[in-house]
Amino acid sequence: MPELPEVETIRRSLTPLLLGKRVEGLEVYSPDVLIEYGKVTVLTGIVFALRRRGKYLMIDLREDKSRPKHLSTIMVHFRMTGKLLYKDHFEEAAKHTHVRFHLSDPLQEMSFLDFNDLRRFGKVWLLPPGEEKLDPGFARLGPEPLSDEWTAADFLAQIKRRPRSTIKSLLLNQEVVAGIGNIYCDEALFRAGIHPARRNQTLSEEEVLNLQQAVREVIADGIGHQGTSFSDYVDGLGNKGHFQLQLRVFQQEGKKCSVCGSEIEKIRVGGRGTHFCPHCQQLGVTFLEATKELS
DNA sequence: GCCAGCCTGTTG
DNA sequence: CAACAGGCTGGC
Repeated sequence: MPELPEVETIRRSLTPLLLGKRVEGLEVYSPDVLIEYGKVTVLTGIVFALRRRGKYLMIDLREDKSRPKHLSTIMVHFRMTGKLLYKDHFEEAAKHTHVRFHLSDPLQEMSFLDFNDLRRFGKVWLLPPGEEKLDPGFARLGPEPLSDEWTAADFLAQIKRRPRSTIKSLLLNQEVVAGIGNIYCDEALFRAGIHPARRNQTLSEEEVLNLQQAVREVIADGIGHQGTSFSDYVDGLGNKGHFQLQLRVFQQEGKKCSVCGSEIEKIRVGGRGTHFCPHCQQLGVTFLEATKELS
């Protein structure tokens, strides 16, 4: 399930392979996976940049060097099981490959970029330049967690705006901060010592600031370890990440907490599987709230 | 604000 | 064979 660190790893792995290559066209095996906005009828052009925003990856195309006009953008969201795989020689499209881009290079034989997605939740968009926001999900994205735009004041305001929702649901909301999924959410809450089912209004300012720092650290660590491959995530060359070795709570239920030795538990919060240490992450509801929950 | 549903392979 | 996995949308 590519989250921000996995998409960033895919971006970094594909960049040296794709820059300067010409996209000659595409084959679409599953039309429902491809979304076209605006007038991108003929998709050709030279790759000049790969960008990431939240969990979205963008591949920017321009015309040739003599005509440096930005032509269009290929945008991808991997959702649960999406993969973008580079092939330096022809091979039959694998099962669950929904879109294949044909790439050419004057010094090399034909190569391919396959969008493969077992569960078909992912999407590929063909967009005019600068029109990522045509996708409503992209348009609503909050700040990048590692950027200066995600300020303490901004995070505190978002917390205040949703007093009764749980902190877990808030962190997973892409409008609050972009790119966090279930893995890094649970890991950040553990590092901050905050129970995932805590109501936002019960968090102190200090806890909120600690949590923001924990999110930044866990996202940066995830990128540093080339993402998490506990099931089927791989980068653009099929390489696995290593962050699964650093996980403290995610999918660690029944194991001992690395800090206190208690057994890690798995519960459901907001309909999502949620992992935490019952000793390091206490609910700590106020008396007032506890009475409300009982009535 | 919650959660079913999308989809398919894996697990119990 | 049903339950489960998780990101996001949309219907309540």
